[in-house]
Amino acid sequence: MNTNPLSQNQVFSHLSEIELGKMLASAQPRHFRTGEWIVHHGDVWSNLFFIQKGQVTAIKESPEGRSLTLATFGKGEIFWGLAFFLENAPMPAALRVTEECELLLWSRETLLPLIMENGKLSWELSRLVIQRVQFASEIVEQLAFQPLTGRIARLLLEQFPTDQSVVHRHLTLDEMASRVGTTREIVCRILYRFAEQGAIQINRTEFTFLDRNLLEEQTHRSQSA
Amino acid sequence: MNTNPLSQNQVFSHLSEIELGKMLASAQPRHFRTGEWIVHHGDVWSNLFFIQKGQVTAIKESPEGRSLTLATFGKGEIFWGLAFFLENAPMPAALRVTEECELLLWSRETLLPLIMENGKLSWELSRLVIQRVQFASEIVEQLAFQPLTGRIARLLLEQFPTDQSVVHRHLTLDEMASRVGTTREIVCRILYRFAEQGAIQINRTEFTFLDRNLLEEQTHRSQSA
DNA sequence: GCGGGTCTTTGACTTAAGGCAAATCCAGCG
DNA sequence: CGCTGGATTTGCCTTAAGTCAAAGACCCGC
Repeated sequence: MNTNPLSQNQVFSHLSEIELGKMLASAQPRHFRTGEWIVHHGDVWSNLFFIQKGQVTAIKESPEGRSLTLATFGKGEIFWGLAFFLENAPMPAALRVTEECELLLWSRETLLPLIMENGKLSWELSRLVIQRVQFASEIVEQLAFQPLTGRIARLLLEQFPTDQSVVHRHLTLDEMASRVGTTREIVCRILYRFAEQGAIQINRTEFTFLDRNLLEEQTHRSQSA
Repeated sequence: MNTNPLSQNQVFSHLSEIELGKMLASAQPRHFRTGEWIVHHGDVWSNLFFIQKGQVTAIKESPEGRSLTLATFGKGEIFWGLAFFLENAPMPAALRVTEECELLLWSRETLLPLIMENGKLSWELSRLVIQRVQFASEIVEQLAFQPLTGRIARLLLEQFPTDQSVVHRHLTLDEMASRVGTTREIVCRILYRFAEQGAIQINRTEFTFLDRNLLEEQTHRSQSA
């Protein structure tokens, strides 16, 4: 009973039990069902939250209805609206609940005083933000330099980090497409191209990984090569 | 003589004259010539710097030699190596001096204590980082959703925010290409397509803007439209 | 005024990616 | 069982983007 759930995140890891208790007490618990939107693209939203349970996905959407899945956050992770830091800054992406969630949420007004008087806390927050920058940077790199083939190969390797070679396709083509920024048809075709090359076998519901190295190679190949 | 140059940046704006003086005293002045690299892509670099004079450009490079210009920073702005925040984090982009520079530079070891004991300073730094995130987010959005035509139209509007319609082409095709993530040939063709549409006139050294609205339109058009 | 180097422009061609529509498959359900 | 709705797969076609090579145009220094 003396382990505060917040302590599992690096940002809070240096706070004392007492401070953690205060943090916890000042948080608003929030519940969301799968599929709900926590906040939409473009909204000004100045909260910061901690995920106690469940999963949240950050999605960018174009006015024309294409979407790009940027990241998913799970238990123990922290996220925020940009307006938490920068008044009037709109959300660069929407947040959608992809697994029923329990959140702990703080408004800017509640949390700011605590941060202000605690250089360490503030610093850890900076570090977390920088990690997200690092992540964003990879996305830029891939969009700019890697052809779709490489991005999809990478997605396969990441999403199915498996020992057994036969795995259930837990992502639909649309979901995969959104993660690499294209359409379901293209994903489907590229998957079958991998199959022709002998990297995987495909059926409607399963993948069989035959040669992960072939996929690795694809991720190193770049645009003009 | 009582205006410290550092005070022009938001991050330092709340420090007292005395604190500013300390900051200034602990900084290493550095000089760079145009074309020099401050740091290369992938290096672990844990400094933070303030630009007193000149211009620095952040460039991402693919192993195959393509490059993407992300941002340029000028007088009064601050930038850093990721390792300033996160030990061992490599530079996500290279920094190249595009205009002879005078920098004030702090190592992580020098600056960290000052930040740690000053929640406000740390907080302002977070805010700055978040601004950069916002910027990065736009880049992602454009790469993911906007066709080249739109990105180039936007570049024209931003780079030549002019009253007079005739302007000198101060960017080479290669430079423009790097900013939108393509090749010089493609940029050239798209420029001439704009010319055909009557948005601009082109000659080897100048652009004449005839109809900026036509360019605006391009920036709203998106991938699948 | 000439020659080399850099930058721009253009043509011909290739490849990647996307759009649309139809066919197919499968799970769940009455 | 057969139907329905969502997901997958495939064919056919269009467009965007990129590559390679060559031809001009311009600047600079000698």
